[in-house]
Amino acid sequence: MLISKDAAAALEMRRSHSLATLVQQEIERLILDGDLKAGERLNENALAARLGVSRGPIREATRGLEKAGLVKLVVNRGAFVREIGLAEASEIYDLRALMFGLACQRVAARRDPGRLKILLHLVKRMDDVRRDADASAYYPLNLEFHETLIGFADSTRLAAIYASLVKEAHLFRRRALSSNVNMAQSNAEHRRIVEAIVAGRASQARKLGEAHVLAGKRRFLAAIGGPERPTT
Amino acid sequence: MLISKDAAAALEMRRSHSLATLVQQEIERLILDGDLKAGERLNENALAARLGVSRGPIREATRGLEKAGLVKLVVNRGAFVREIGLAEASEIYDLRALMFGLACQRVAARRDPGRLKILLHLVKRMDDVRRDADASAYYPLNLEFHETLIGFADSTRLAAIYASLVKEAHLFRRRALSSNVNMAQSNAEHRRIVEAIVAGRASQARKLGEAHVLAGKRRFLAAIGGPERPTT
DNA sequence: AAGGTGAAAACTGTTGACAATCTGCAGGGC
DNA sequence: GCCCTGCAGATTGTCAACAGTTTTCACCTT
Repeated sequence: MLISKDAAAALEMRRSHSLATLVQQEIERLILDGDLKAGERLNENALAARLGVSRGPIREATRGLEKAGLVKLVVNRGAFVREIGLAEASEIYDLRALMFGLACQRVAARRDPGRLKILLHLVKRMDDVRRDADASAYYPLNLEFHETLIGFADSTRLAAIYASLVKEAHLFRRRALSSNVNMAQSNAEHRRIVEAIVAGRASQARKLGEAHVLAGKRRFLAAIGGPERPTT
Repeated sequence: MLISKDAAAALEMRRSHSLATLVQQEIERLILDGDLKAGERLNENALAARLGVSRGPIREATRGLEKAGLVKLVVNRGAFVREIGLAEASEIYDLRALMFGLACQRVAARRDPGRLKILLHLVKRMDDVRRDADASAYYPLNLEFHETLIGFADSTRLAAIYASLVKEAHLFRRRALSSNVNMAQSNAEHRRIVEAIVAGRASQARKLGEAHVLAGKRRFLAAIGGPERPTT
């Protein structure tokens, strides 16, 4: 190896991510961590000083965040952190359900053996931590399962939209949604989805995938919205 | 009226659209009209000179176009007009079908009388021009019908994604797709969709809406792709 | 003649400064 | 006392210049 691994990583970082991209990721983190609260205005000068760059990259980053749905841009007034209400959160769940269902369908239509093995393995690992009632271990696995399946759909556009929706969903006022998932039921749904995929039943896989996300939506609404009627 | 209509329009233009937004629309037009060909690089200096602005707004505009999927950005090399292949075009149809289906479902679930009237009127107008075999009049009406229905779904995110997909689809190499639509069949599908909506049959409306776009996809593939097997 | 090398040109990334716009507040008119 | 007008501060929109990288091409080596 000609250069150290760290140096190579740093170079690769510089090669793929321009400064504006790094700034965007940082602001994204600030927003999702709650350091920048909903409705708050993003002061370009303050951010530039805080991140040690000029206002140019900050501006590019905020434009990117607008397209991602994290901030709202008002001409001559700047960028404001978006606040997502219950109705919008519900819509986002609906859209995510569509995307996930389509992904399941596409994966079932292709049925790549190596990929099926990976999905089965993920379900198995989730079953393991479920038996230990380890919710903190279940959450990242659950996330990985969904993202892996989306990736296996081999559609960059689908993956991009799905990622955008997931980010946007995190804007909802409270994100105490990871703790109270019913691991047993959730993973049972996972298993049925993967079984349908393995069997090549594409349209059933789609239905199950969609229903899985919509079930998550119902649990979410029940936990957060309280006395809310299902909108769909 | 205090000021002339033109002046009011100009002011409203300046109020809602910053220079970068106008530049983005102009570059968008250049791309979709084919003045900027697929794979071609966008020269910031040349565009700035051509549009009479500085490079700043050009850069912001290209970043916006990247998020819209019209160009691909490469660090230190610039922006390139994206070229869309058959597979991607097919994926975009699939996603559009999902969006349109969901929109139909939502409109059917709400059933606003005024809106239903507008949809029925559009179908009627399309039937009129269909009888005259006036394809050039049918195309914009067809577009208006779809956009109106999407708008009636009352989901900004859904509308945004749909608009983005439509724009992206226009990147496909040939867009001789407007001429050879089967107006009779297309509008028969429209009518069935609206009927399902009027009847409040939400899930049926969704199925019909989705099938309508997928039928368009099949016609498109048959006309363009030639001996292509259906991918889904 | 083919391939590699290095400098120059072209271009993008970034910065700091200037112009235009908005917000807040004080002062005057009704 | 309340509302409108106008100035001051702050902030965004735009621009032109500088720095770093990529590409091009002439030149040299083999």
